[in-house]
Order: sequence, then structure tokens, then C-alpha cells
Amino acid sequence: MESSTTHAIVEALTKAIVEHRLHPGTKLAEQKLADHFGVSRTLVRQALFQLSQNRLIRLEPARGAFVAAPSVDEAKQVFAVRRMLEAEMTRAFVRESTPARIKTLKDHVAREQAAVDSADVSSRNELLGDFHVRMAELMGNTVLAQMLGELISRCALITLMYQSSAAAAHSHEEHALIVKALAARDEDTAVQLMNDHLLHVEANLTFDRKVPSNDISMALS
Amino acid sequence: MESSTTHAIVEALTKAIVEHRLHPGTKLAEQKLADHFGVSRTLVRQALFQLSQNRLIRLEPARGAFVAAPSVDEAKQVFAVRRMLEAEMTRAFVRESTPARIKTLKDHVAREQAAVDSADVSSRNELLGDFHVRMAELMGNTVLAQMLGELISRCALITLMYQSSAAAAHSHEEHALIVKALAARDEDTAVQLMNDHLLHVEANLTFDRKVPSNDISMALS
DNA sequence: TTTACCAAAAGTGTATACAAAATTTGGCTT
DNA sequence: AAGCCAAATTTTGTATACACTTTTGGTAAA
Repeated sequence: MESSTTHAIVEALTKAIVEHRLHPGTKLAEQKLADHFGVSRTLVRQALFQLSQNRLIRLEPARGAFVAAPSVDEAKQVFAVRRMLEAEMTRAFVRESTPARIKTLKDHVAREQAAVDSADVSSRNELLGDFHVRMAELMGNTVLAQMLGELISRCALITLMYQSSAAAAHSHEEHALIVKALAARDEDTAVQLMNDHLLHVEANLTFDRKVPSNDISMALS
Repeated sequence: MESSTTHAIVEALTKAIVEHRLHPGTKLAEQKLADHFGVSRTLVRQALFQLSQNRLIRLEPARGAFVAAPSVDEAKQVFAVRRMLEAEMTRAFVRESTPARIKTLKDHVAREQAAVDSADVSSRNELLGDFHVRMAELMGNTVLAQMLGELISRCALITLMYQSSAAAAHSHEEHALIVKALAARDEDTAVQLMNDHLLHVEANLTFDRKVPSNDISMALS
């Protein structure tokens, strides 16, 4: 079960949604996608279902699939859960810290630097999110890594909808500070920095800005 | 999209798996399920895919669906994540505590009492898990509630595989203690109790016990 | 001009058909 | 008797067909 074709469709749509080539509210008609990918609706439906589980799209019974538009409230809930998980994750990270793990994070932050300098918005955004996933993976807890991966892919959509452009560089700097505290094995500082970092990211989201949309009813509401 | 029939199949299979009428390792052939539920393989496949996302079954490419058998390692990872989430959830609960919320939890614990007295293993187990989900729901954070719901449904399978029979009553008593600390708004005690509770549940799992199975190769290995 | 309504078109939901892969069976060889 | 290969069978993976729902577009009446 679970073909690689379906996975390819999921990846392609995920990329398109996260890079904002497909705006929130856009309808994803099955036959059009099937034609585009050169497969039957069967595989498209599998992919759409999977995307709906990732909360990147919304499935409405008998009406079809639409690119998700996370609400402000949902965004705040996601960040609240991330703070819960990542504070404890950071604490555990310090306790089980190894030079190799620190190096991995340092390397990642260096790559972020490069992405922040170049102006590629979506790859920059991806790397900034990956910092947190990378930490989870290093903990050797795949359940945690997966769960955080889900949350962060939801955040990718949220930040692209709401994040001000200046906030990204700030995130990168905070990552560097967190790594520094981790390297110093300063548990309380690291946890504090991580918590503050997530609060900053959340606070920098401009929830008043209106969302561009093809969905008329939403645009006029 | 997303029919109610599919949902009914998911529910039925979930119940059967969690109640151990379907043992870990059992093969779930699509046509047999389709015949049993009186639908086409299409709906069965949707249901199986959904169950695989919930980690209650495993999908092997071109081989089919099998009832999941969470490993010891996976069980420990799930509990580690639960401790992270639920410690913080408990802390937040005390801060936003209201009499109505306390009452809801007290009522739940009372229902647990009844279930512990009667000897219905699976419904008892369900109620014990629901205590934690109920707390999450009361926080008004649906993202958290859903995430915890997933983790706990995975735990349901784990505890049914590994939990010793005496441990359930112990869990119930600890729930009562936690509610008491919540009612007293004693934040640190409540968090401590919750953490200990989850550690106890994990510690009481008998990881050495061998799993019953219909899969010959697994039974003889 | 606006509103109500009906028919055509488009789209989703489910079943079935067909292709490809895996498993099983049976016989052959050693 | 044990091991192995090939045909037969079963089972999964994908495409297609058909039923039913929603949307659209246009016509007629107010």
C-alpha cells in the first residue's frame, strides 16, 4: 500500500501551498489535479486526504478540497502547544547534550545565515522551521520529531500568511543564541530563550493583515 | 468528501483493535473487510489509511494492512512526549482553573470509580485515557486536545499490550489525587503528581511479556 | 431590473474492472 | 524427505464508470 506516486503529489502540493503559489481558499479540483499529474483521481484523492490530515487543506463534504486558511485562534493554539513541547525538549536536550549534536545545530544555523542573506523567502522559512525539527530528531525520539514536524508544517502556512518580513532575521539570531546556551549546558537559559523565541515569533505575526484569497465569500466577509 | 461510512468503519476497527478482538500482527485483508461491512474496497482503503495515520495499523506496500504492535521503544517515546505535554498542560490548567472545570474532572473520576469496580477491562481503560483528553479539551485548545487524543489512542494499544491488571486501579487513585491538587490550585504539586503518574503508568508496563499473535511467523520467532 | 426557478454542466462519492505484484500450491529434482 | 521453481490463486494498486450533489447559466415572471 501507499504508493510513491501519491507521495510525490503530496510533496508537490505541499511545496506549492507553503510557497504560496496556491493561496489559502483556492479550490483544488480532483480532475484538474489528476490531469496535471497525469494520474487518475484515485491517487489525487489519496493525496488530498493526506494533506487534510496535515491541515494544509480543508475537505468539505461533497464540495471538495480547499487550501487551508488557519485562523488566528488556531495559530495561537499551535504556538501554545509548541511552547509546551519545545520547552521540555530543550531541557531534555541540555541534559543529553553531546558535542556532535551541538555541532549539527551550529551547522544548521550557519546554513540559515546563508538563507537569510539571500532573499529566497520560502527556503529561508523552511530552514527556520527545520531548526526545531532538527533538534527533535537529535533527541532520538521519532514520535516527538514527527509530532513537532506536523506542528511546524502548520506553522509554515501560518507564518507565510501572517509573518512580517523583518521577523525572519530576528528568528535566526535567536536560534544562534539558543545554540550558544545549549553548548554552555545552561539549562534554564536555554529553556527561557526557546520560550521567548516562540513568543516573539507569535507576537510578530500581524494578525490584522487581510489574507489574499480567490474565495469570494471570504474576501467579502 | 469524507463520508460517514468511512468513519463508521474506522470506529469499528478502532474499537476492535483497542479491545483486543484483533490482535497485533493480524492481517486486515481489504476484500474481507469490504464484505463484512457491505461496502466496496474503496471505503475500506480510506479507513485503513486513516487508521495507519493514527498508528493503529501498519501499511506495508503491496502486502497489506496489519494491526500495529507498538515496540517497547516506541511506547517509551510516546510516554516521554506525553510527559512533556501534560506537565505543561497541568500547569496551565491550574492557572486558568474554574470551578466548572474542576467539577467536570471530578465527575469523570467518579465515573472511573464505577468502571474500576465493574470489571470491564476495555471500557475501564478507555475512561482512564479519557481523563487526560478531557483535561486537554477543557483548556479550550483543540490543537492540544487532538494531539493528546492521538497519543492516548496509541497508549491504549500499548497499555492493553503491556499493562498489568493491577495497574489500572492505581491510575484511578492518582487521577483523584491530581484533581485534588488542581482544586487546591497547588500548581507545583499538581504538575509533580501528573509527571509521577505518567512515570508510574510507564513503569508498570511489563515489557518482557510476550505478545499473543495470529501471525505464525511472529508467534514462532 | 431583480428574483425565482429549472435545466445543463461540472464535481464529488462509491463501486467495479483491470493490471501488477505477492502469496500459495503442486509437482519436480536432488 | 527436503528444497526449489513455476503455474495458479489471491491480494493489492490504479483506472474507469456511474450515481448523486452542487454549481452555473439562462429564462420567465414579478
